[in-house]
Amino acid sequence: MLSMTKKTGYGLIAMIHLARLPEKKLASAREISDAYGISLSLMMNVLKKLCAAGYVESVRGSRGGYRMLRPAEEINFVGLMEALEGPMKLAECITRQVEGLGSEMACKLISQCPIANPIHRVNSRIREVLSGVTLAEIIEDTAGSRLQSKSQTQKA
Amino acid sequence: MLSMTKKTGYGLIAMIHLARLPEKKLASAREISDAYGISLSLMMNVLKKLCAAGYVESVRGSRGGYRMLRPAEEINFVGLMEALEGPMKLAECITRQVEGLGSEMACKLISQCPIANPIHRVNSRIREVLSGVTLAEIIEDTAGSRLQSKSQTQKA
DNA sequence: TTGAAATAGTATAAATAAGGTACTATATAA
DNA sequence: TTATATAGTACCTTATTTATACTATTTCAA
Repeated sequence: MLSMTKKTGYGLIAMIHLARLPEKKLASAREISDAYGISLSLMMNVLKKLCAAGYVESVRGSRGGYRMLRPAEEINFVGLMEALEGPMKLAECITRQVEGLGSEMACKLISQCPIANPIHRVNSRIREVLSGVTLAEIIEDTAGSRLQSKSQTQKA
Repeated sequence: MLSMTKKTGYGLIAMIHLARLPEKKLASAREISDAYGISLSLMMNVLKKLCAAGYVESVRGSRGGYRMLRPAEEINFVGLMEALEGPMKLAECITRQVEGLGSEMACKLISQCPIANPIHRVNSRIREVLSGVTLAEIIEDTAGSRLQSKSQTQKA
């Protein structure tokens, strides 16, 4: 309840890793998964989604991998999370509030449900908070502002 | 993901219903479940938890039911939610931050996990928001500040 | 004193979501 | 042409959520 899935956690780790790379440099799914002890398949799935959502760019083939497409300042928590888990909603009755434009909703119970309005408001407030948290801030906030990965030595 | 369970929804509805009753008046689980078309067993389970958590008081036996124990102004969203669903945590690595006293955590991966700190901060911010939402506010915000229940007519 | 209505406590089943793995296809560098 | 890498899915397992059921106890009232 009210928790993010591990996918988002893996996605954050991947994004942090990529954001720290020198400009234009690639990191492969294996590299990242090895560095933090995350299953390769999982990390691959996450990176595929991040790519599809336009957060990263992929280069296929040997020596391929992923690189960031946007600056960390322009990436926020809720966007990343939604790219990996689908639209965030506090309850079923909230669907199309993604644009933050107010009171659009698609709850079948709208005329009966006594808590639709308040739930909607709370949802908006949470979105506000999460959209204010940028990847850049998150990186600032990681221990020592430097990642301590299992093996910083990459085989390449 | 990042959503509350239906239990919380039912709990909110029950609390709103009870809060609207005249002082000292009781409402039974059946009354409430009938009024909003919620399964009786479910509503009973929710009310049992609310009672155990000290939000409401129960009177057993025929003509029994539940009544509020605290004013709606002193009840907040996150407290209610946690009474019904257990401690709120954005990720596994967050456990004892309930008191809002900062950086206590019990993550086994604390020395390795690169996102423990930022996740912790985001969790705190969400808690702040949710603890600022009172039941009184929620009631204010329900359509027309008056509940439109299926049957306002109670058989008692 | 008996029966109906209510809560208390717990157990369990069913449905849904999350977490994780595997497979086939395609691209690229050496 | 082979090894390495991503692309796209499909699938299985586990955990959580949702819902129901059962037994016991309490209380009012006929």
